[in-house]
Amino acid sequence: MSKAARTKQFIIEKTAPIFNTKGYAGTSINDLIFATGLTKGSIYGNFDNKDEVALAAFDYNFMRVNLYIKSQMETQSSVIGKLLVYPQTYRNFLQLPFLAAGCPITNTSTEADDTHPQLRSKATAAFAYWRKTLEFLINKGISTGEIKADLPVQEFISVLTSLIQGSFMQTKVTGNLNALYESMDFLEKMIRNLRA
Amino acid sequence: MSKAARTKQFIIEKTAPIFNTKGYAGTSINDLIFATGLTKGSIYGNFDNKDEVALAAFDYNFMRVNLYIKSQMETQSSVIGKLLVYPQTYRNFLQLPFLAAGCPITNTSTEADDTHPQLRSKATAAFAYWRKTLEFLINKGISTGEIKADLPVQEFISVLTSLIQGSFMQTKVTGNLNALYESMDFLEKMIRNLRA
DNA sequence: TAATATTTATACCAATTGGTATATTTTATT
DNA sequence: AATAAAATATACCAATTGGTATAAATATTA
Repeated sequence: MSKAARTKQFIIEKTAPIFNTKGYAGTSINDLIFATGLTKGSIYGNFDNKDEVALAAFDYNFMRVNLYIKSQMETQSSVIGKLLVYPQTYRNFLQLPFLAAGCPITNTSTEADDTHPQLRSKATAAFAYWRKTLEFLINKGISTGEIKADLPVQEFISVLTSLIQGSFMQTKVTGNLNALYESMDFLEKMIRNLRA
Repeated sequence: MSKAARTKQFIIEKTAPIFNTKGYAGTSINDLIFATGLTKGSIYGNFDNKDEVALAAFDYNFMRVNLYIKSQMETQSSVIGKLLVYPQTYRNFLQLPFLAAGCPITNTSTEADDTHPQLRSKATAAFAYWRKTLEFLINKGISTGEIKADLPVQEFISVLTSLIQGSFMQTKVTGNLNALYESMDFLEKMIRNLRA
């Protein structure tokens, strides 16, 4: 790994939380300078422009959430156990540094309107990946007989996602965790109810 | 109504959709000038600064959603009928000009971080009002025997809200309405299931 | 150690931001 | 029609935005 590659990685890691907190448009070059301790010249020596840093930071943020969920799922053998990782993860989101400022997909998609099409399409792709992962998992559970065969898979995925994203937002508005806990309680009951 | 009061109202009505679309920080004075067709002098003659326009616009946006839901509820006599107004309203949000750009509370709360405390507290208050309305309605249904007495009211409100907010966001990321329809289908079933 | 790659420091750029000032013209109100 | 209120046009302000240029200093790699 060359010096340049290391610095590039360093910039991404240091700025990714800022982008997720302040938004991708709301983060200025000066924020990047402050977060990294580097100079403008060094940042522009490693990235063409601010947008490239933002896009790389989004990828990094999304990857971290994904890796965490994947690793937690590996501790579970049953499909229902793996699905329960979602409510259990988001329930404790404040303890997870890459989620504390909010889900990167959620944050990006609410912000990235038509002013930032590249970022928007990244969020769309990440979201499609999220749904595919769930679909694959549930279908596996159905084929092995663990999960009810008559489950409306797409509706279930939509509801699960709405519960996570919506409750996340509620914690942000109210400043307390009640709605998150209540929504995750409900989601856990739903998941346990999937058993054939 | 004086000329000044009329212009003030005109500015609010014309700029409220812009604030809801581009965000309260992302809307510039030039956007306000363009949206109203007025000049900077006229806007600053009626408002002290941009923040005051933003706050008034939020109030206006929230009021419009509220008035619409209230008027739809008046066409329903049963509590369950009134509750069904929520999914039915959000299902067709694209046809409702004040909702097409997204729910003002959702949009504001995701954006208004610590950089805009006044707007944030407006969103918090609006959200508390939203929950209170639901709580009052459901408790009324319980006391008249229309709704199951053992319903966990707070959890139900959290889930209903998550489903609306979360599915809204999904439509924004994916660009299609599937997740919204599926989540609202589910919510309608939940509401019909409340019957004692 | 020498050649190369990377970072720094400093200065600069044009465009945009929110906001102010003021004289003049246009509207309302009485 | 006269007075007062409101809106316009124009110019200006300091601060911040993203971005560029470059010479000098510092690391890294062969």
